[in-house]
Amino acid sequence: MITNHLLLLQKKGFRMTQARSSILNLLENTDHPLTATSIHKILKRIGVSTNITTIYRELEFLLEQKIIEKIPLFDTELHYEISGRTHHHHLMCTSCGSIQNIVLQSEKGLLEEMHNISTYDIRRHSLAFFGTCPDCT
Amino acid sequence: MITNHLLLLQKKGFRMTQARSSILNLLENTDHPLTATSIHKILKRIGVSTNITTIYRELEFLLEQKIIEKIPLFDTELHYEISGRTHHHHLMCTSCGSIQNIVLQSEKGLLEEMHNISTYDIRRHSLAFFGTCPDCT
DNA sequence: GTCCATGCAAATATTTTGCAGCAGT
DNA sequence: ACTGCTGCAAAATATTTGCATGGAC
Repeated sequence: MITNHLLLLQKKGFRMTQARSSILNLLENTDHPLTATSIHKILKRIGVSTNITTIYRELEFLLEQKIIEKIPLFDTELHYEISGRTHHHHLMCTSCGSIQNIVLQSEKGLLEEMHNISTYDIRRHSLAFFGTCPDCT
Repeated sequence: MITNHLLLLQKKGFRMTQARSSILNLLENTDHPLTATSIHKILKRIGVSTNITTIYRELEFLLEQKIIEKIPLFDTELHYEISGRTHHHHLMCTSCGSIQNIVLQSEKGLLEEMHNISTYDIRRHSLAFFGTCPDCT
């Protein structure tokens, strides 16, 4: 499947390779953040043999291109997801490790307050909730 | 310096060692999260020779005892800080890597909304802002 | 003396880098 | 053919574990 992101990259002179398109395709069709390892495993399962090094390199490349974003959660491993989606946050089950995206309406006041009290040039924020999911209770 | 945390641990039958008291003391007197490596370096600088393994083990121990908390930021390394402080969040400079604690008044609505839309048993949340600090601008 | 805590070495996990060869354009 | 991309191996970094010794009580 050829996505807009892929076409954009191609227009910029980058190549459309199997690794790139399958990693991008996977991230685009997944509704929660993935780690390098999980991407590797999923691709292997669906028959795409890609070296883990390539995954790391591709993730770094996609980060540079601002096509994906890094999500820090409570593991050592970093998670990644497609950027430019509806602004959202994360909800992680501390028992099974599953992660869910959530959209909140009420964060406006928070951002305003933040801009009022800080002299930083704030570019982004991350918000995550942790608890136990219904299945693990 | 002998802190309340240390006395509490002692009461529970754990020992008051130099590594434990200096790590605890450092975390208690630092107003931003630290990594295992940074703790190691600071202790070395002030003349406390402690193996990095001990630091990791002590951090794990203090986590179990709920005396400290794990803070996930955008690095690979995990940060830690004393728990039970005034509820606060973090502001990180993406240029120099410095981290500042911040207290916000306006997050109540956010938490209410979260509890309304989710069936998870939510126990905690983390909120971090990223941008450029005045010194790095 | 007991048993928790520590150091050292080594294992494991995560991420990065060098280099030669492969492949998209 | 050009040059970006990939695989493999190895390095670098972060974290964990085994075991014998040391130290707090």
